Amino acid sequence: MANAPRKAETSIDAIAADLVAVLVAVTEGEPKIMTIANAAALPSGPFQFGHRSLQTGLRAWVEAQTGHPLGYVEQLYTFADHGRTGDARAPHRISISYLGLTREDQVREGSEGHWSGWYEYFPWEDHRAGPPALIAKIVAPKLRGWAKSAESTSVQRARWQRAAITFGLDDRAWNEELVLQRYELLYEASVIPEAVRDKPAGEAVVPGRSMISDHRRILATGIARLRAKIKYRPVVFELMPAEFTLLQLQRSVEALAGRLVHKQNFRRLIEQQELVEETGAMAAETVGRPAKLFRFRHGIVAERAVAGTKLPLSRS
Amino acid sequence: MANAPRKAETSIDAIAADLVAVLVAVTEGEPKIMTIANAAALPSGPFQFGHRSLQTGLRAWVEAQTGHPLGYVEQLYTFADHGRTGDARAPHRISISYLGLTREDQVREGSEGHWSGWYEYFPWEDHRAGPPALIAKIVAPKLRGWAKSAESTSVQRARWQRAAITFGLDDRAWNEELVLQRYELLYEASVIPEAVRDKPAGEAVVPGRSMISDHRRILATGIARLRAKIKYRPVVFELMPAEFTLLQLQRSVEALAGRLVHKQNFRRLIEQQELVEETGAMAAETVGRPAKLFRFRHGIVAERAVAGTKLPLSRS
DNA sequence: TTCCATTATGCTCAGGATAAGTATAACCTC
DNA sequence: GAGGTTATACTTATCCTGAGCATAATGGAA
Repeated sequence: MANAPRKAETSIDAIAADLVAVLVAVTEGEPKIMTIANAAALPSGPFQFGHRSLQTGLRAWVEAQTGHPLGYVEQLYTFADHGRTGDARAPHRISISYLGLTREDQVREGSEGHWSGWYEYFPWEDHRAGPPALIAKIVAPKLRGWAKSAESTSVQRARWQRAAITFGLDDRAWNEELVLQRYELLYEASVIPEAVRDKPAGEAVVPGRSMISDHRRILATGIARLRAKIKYRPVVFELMPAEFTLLQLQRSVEALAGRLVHKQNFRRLIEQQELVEETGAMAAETVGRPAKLFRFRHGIVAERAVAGTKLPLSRS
Repeated sequence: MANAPRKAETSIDAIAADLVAVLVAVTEGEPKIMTIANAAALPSGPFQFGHRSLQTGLRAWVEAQTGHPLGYVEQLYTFADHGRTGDARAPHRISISYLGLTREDQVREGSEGHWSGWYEYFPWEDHRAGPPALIAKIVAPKLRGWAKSAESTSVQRARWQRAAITFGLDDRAWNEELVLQRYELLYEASVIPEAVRDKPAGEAVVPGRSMISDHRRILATGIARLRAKIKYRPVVFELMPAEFTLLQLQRSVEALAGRLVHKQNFRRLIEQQELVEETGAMAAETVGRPAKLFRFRHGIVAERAVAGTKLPLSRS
């Protein structure tokens, strides 16, 4: 390949780009994602001439398909779905994915949009009530089988080590951020429908709703990013109503992280960081002692140098 | 906009995609980036039909243009350079950027590639010898002027607050990760050449070499990502030779972070994390007491659950 | 009314991690 | 052997974190 010009003059290598949205909300302690096509796809559409930017294109598609306006948005990842779709000779099509955070509001009637619980797609990711039974009962045995099916013993060991690390087996700690790694592992082990869609062999056995194309993979990317981000950026508040109790805030964090946190320590961290302020009002219609209502201090983000939200999600 | 089909059948919205590489090396305590076109551009080229994936396309371009093979690679960001280039009606062109880490080796003779120190492009980012004089002498006054030029006093205050936070003015702490925010701020304030390239007004005054198109912005993104990542992932070792002393390792980290770290604490952290092991040999040809040579323990990455590298870069 | 379940909130305490400094060792050049 | 330079071992004070105890409000059941 000779020294090529830095920019192709008028590129003959035209491709198509899709914009895909992982739109997240948390309602009553359950994380939801916006889906279309009977909960089998994420909102998405091609990047078109008319779009002034990638984000405006994305917003247009999401609003058209779901009737839901897009609030906070950040880019996730760009990939050419290729080996995945199989047709190696087809013109290139790349997907540019985004993570969006909102509140679950009224979805326009008659629209295709639908909020789905994200743990329907990843039942092994919810550890709020301890490790889900299906990990020990289904996932681990299947991964053990996959490891054993390798030729050499060194590959067998490497496979099982990888499985144990990502799924917290053999007394290893569960790491809630490895969402994508776990999905990729299940894909490679051919124990989810997406993996056997192309290759005819194998049988999908691990429970969990799948999606078209790469969408469940994109969703895994979004969840992983969000679980990592809530630990050092105050993004949870994008998912909260204007006023909330500290327990509601905690439940939202736990819903996203898929694990429980120590209540008193959680409150201490939130309060000492001055991320919230009391509204003066109290929560109504609750069981137990009424809680103070808080609101997010938007000012703090500007005041501090990119305020870090610490959450007690490090160890344990 | 009616409910559109989820995937355009055969998209008429063809676009072109460029692959851009921020290829980093550290030599003798100085961070370098691979450049072409007389150090005014990053290696890049269009994503073509022949490329099997985005990464293979990138590797092909970098090797063709610089003769340097690509090692560790991770995706940075995808954007449509648009408002930036001005031609709002031109067909869409998106850039997909990557961060690559290697060692500075022999660049093939006659190739266009050249290693440039990255602080030539961002002289305000090197705080290893304290805050650079040009911040107080040039950057701060210019940003003050930009803030004052706003209409309302509230905007004036907001502008100056932003400047103070990103550049650590008014006794605020310097945050080395805000590389992109600082660049964006200088761009908005029209005090760098890129900003006045389109708009004829203004005069570029802040020192620092600029690049074609969005390339300096992409470089800022890469530096920011790397500065963030060395704190929690063992990526520094991608930049080190097979054997190194702890001081060399420290100097590399400091070069990337643009700030000094406490020597004894640095060693303690590195050693207690078992990221390195002694080779048994000692460093030759040095001043002072000879240091032990270490090598990176590749095994540790697999052993631990995505081993976190802690570095003493948090406070201070 | 009392007791209990439930949630809110204040406080303590031990262990670990971190920043920063002191002290000593090993090598070189002059 | 004095002085510069780097390596390496300890010490200390502080802060952070995880974990638990205790008490305060509230509503409903006994």
